Amino acid sequence: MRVTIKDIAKEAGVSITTVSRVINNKTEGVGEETRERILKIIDEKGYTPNYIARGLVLKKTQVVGVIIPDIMNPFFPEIIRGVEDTAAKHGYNIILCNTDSKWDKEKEYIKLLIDKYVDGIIYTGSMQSDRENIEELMDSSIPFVFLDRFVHVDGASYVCDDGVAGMYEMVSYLIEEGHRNIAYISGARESSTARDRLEGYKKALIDHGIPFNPELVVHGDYKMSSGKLGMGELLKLPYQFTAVACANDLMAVGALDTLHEKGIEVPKEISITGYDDIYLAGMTYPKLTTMAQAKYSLGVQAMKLLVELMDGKSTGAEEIVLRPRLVVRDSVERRRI
Amino acid sequence: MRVTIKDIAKEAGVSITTVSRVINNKTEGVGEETRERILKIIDEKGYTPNYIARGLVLKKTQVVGVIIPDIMNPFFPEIIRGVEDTAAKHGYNIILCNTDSKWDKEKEYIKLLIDKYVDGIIYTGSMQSDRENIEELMDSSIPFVFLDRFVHVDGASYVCDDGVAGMYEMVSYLIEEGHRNIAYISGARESSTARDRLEGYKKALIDHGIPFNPELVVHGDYKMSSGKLGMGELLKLPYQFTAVACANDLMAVGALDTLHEKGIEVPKEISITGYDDIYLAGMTYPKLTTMAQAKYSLGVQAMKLLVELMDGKSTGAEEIVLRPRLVVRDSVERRRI
DNA sequence: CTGTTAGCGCCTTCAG
DNA sequence: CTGAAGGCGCTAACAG
Repeated sequence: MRVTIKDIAKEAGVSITTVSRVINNKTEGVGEETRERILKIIDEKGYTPNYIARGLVLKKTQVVGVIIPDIMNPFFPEIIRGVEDTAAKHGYNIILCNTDSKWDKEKEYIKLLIDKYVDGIIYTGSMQSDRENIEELMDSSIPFVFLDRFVHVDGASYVCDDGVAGMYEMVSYLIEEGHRNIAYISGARESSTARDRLEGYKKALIDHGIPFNPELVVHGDYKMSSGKLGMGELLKLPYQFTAVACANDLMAVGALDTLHEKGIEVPKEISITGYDDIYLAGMTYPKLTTMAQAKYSLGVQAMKLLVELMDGKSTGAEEIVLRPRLVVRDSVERRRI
Repeated sequence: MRVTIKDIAKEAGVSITTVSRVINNKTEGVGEETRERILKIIDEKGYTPNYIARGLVLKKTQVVGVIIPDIMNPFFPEIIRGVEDTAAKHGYNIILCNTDSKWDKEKEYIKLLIDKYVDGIIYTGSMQSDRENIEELMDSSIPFVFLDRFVHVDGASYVCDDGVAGMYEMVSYLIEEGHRNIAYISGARESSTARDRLEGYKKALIDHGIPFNPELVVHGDYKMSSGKLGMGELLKLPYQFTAVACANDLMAVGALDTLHEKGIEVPKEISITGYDDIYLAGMTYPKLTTMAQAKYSLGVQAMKLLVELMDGKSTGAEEIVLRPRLVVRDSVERRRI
């Protein structure tokens, strides 16, 4: 059987109240000698308080829920690591929930987490995470922060990547390297991040005096296979292009694959760029030039924000937007104009 | 405020015991009408039981702890997904803990998890996870299973990959493809999986009448950089070889990188093989021929075993060893003998 | 079929 | 400086 506060109290010949006081460092209310005696016994018996019992009265479990689409998506492990490290630093554990971006799974997990009395929730929802889920969260009065999703909900905090600025920088780089005809493989239309990046692409073009040709953009779904297909489509177009910007690395890898198959040399004939800088971007051939999202940092910031909310130090409605960083590797070749 | 069992009882004009009975589907002990009336009120008020309170009396939290080295290691996400899916299916949530294989971090997490009353633990420890940690686990009387670690502890269950058989198959394949001089990039000497795979390599050689030459094996640490370095070392050797078997995919990618740099063609001049089949294995150039560990399944099996233990349906000491599967892609070329 | 009573382990007034 | 008593929300004998 586990040692409880009662055992310690009996052993020390005091009441559990007194023991409770020393456990919780209530500076006043306990004599120095008593305190030390109790501390010694606690140490000897290896007593540590039971979080469940404590949680019941304090309504605090030191656990937060983290809801994401899928940990197998290479974009998430680093984020989760950032969250976990930060959580641990502040005395929290994380419960991981994979939803595959399914609305009903999200709903179920949110309920469960609330019932399990988590102290807070980090939520990377599906694109159309229905109002219902969000309202459930708001109603629960449990602090939460959106991660990697730009969501306008009154009083809700979020942290995400600046996709517009990021893709703008990427495409501008391509232009500076002498490219004029730049195709684009986008993410799904419903995805807010995909929309942002597409916007960055257009903007960069226009700002540099290059007309935007909608036919040069094809839509994928952020998966490798769609990049592969997308590249195939582009190749059939009656347009010339010297570079293809992809909305994420996975699709860029797919594009690379198609190019390898067709015997088209990268970057000699066509330059390719990615976005995210998942670790595999440095392992392809050629290595991918891409925009590095501050993934770990994204997780850290989200958790920090959540801690503030849980501590009541922030009242919500904070917005943190992280700028990605250009990583130049080998998939882009300079063109003479 | 959250609705509690008390609210429901009052509303229904019954005692909380009765409500508790219907919540827990105690078939007997409640009249049909009463039951329905209560059910209706529960539904209306949206009541769901508080797991913390329940946990306190039942000593059951429906949460399990999962301790791994690092979720950023591409080997783990799929495993974790298998664990989580299976856990969810059985009504459990998982608390994720990253230890970086640090002995003290593991220790801390184990303590914490015990204090938080998790119902079970899945443990992928460091190679030399000291006896102390394991004893702490055993003493706690919390069910646990080792994952991806072959550990001989009386009464402990584990599930892992058959590294000996796996690498044996890989190297045999190479031999069948006509290779006779096969170098090897191994994992760290302390790692049990690395030892197993190395053994499989030797055994395959010997069984096919090829002498084992220790100078043809270099030791890495499972990371890409060490594969890159290892390949460099091998190239300096005064020996000929037509193939290099790597103890995992990451190192194989590193080896590939060195070969690209030196302008040595793969698989034309040198064939390369990996192990694990992390998702990036299908994205390199050329695509890696490798042994696919049943990662998702590893997670599923571990969790299933844990559930059995928690349900008291198994008394421990189960051992599950999963066979990996050969995945032939493009990094090996047939040789004429 | 239903209610009463007693905790689970801990924290927190309120007395002494 | 310390202890007694009550309660967090729920389950589990034990009585009616």
